Amino acid sequence: MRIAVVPDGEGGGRLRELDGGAPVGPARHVDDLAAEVGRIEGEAGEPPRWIWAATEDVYPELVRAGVRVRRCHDVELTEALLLGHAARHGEPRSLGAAWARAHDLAVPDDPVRRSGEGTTAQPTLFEADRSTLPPGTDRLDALIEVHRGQRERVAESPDPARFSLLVAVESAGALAAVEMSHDGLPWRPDVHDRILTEILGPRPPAGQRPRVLAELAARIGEVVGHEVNPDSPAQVLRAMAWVGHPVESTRSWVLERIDHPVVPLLLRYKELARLHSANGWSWLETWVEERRDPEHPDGPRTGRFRPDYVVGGVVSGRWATRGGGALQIPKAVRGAVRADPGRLLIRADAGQLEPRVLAAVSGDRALAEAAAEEDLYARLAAHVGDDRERAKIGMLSAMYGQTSGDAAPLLATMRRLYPRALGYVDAAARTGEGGGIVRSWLGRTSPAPSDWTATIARADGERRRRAHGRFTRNFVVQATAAEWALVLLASLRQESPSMPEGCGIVFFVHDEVVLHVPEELAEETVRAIHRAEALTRTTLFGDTPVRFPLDISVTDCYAKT
DNA sequence: TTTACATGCCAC
DNA sequence: AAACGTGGCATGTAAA
Repeated sequence: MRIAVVPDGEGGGRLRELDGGAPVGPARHVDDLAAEVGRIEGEAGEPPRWIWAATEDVYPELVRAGVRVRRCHDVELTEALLLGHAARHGEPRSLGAAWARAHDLAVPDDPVRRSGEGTTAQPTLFEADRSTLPPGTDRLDALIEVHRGQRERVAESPDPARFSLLVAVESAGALAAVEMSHDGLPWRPDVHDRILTEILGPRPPAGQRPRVLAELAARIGEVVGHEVNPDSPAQVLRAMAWVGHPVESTRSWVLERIDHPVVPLLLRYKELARLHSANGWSWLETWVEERRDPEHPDGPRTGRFRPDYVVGGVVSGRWATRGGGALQIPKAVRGAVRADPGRLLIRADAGQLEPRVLAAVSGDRALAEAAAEEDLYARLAAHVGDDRERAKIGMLSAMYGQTSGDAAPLLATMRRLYPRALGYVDAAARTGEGGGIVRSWLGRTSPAPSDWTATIARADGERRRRAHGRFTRNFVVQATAAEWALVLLASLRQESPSMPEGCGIVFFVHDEVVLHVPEELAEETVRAIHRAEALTRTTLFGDTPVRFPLDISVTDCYAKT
């Protein structure tokens, strides 16, 4: 059963049941939308699929009201997938835009969503109309009409089964994203502060350098012979020339090659300055919401970091985030991620995901045989007769399109041993070099290069052609890996035991998920993760011999994994 | 003063 | 080992 739903902006909303794409029965209005959705979700039998304009606009309010849904169809995300498939990347994707296109009307721009929207604690009462429909349009009718059109477009795609799976898991990902932002990653501000103080010295007044950074800057000045601002690449360039070691840039890997006493000081400064500016005290104040656990009022201060995920925000289908840098939490501060009292963190990450994906999609028997192992690279090394590290470099080179360095002979060996796998990425690269588009396993489509004829006619045309070839080469693997992760998230939502408020999947980054669970549910949750992995593999690739082993750890602290 | 771009490093 | 794929973001610098 599908149910189209449109919030009214006052806590209520209108609903209408659908059979396939067509409405059955009348539209009806309810005063308390969350209560009604919760009631229907509680009914026995096949769960409904909720049809709505945008999960990130509709679902946060439901979650805040304590309601979770199992399935949805996100019209906006689906529209983006369909537009991409039709080589129309970047066109507006909102419900209103899709409706306008269907009616040959002027297509409105997409609304801009600011950082933090949808994750803030303040109820927004189903945020006013974000669908950009013209005034006077019946939003429910428009939603139903656009949804029906999308179903038809999916059915007309080259592989409707795969594309509709893509639509379903993209939508499930949107549900998971809202839930993760709501529950938040448990983050101890006191521990974070202790980590910073140990490394940088005590918190300085705003705008000043922490003690350790100030000392390093002073010593750099002494060694060079005059004051240098290590934060200024231009000053560092001049300083290096002044001490007799001119460099083309101040990148750390360039400086590392220079034998001069100022270099270790500069490298140390860069490392610590990065920590201070990106994840220091001001980050902590901005992004970690302090809270007291009502059940443990005398316990340690706890907090929550709530990433604001942008589902499908990367062309490859990976997620992006708005604000807070959730996808780049440095290892140095992961010790601040601590389970609440009585709870545990379960981290599951997919090892060597991309070469395994390549083995599965290409159908290369030799690579699949290696990918049936726990350590794919070790088996690869045995195949190519080299050490594990170099075998790994060779594989990554094939997927990233690296040609320089000593990867070339290794690549030749791999072309011979894994002809279908290498052929798969090589073909994608050739398509890209010709300005073409490629698709992931489920049909996510790479954006076509704009003004290709003009681009390749330019002086650096050849360089750009090859760069686009590297992009499409990587796209077919990275985008399919992102699909694997989406299916895993969807499977995990389905398989996980029900959790108390604040628990569940709390963090996701490319090939890794973190769950925050009551101690007594940890074992059951680990079993659910294994079921989800198996389900993911068969859903995507059927009876492939390729395995996707998950490294699962159960701890009280993210840094211990 | 604001804006746009360049630089550099973090993550996967 | 070298600088190759996807991003976010802070900071410095120059242009507007």
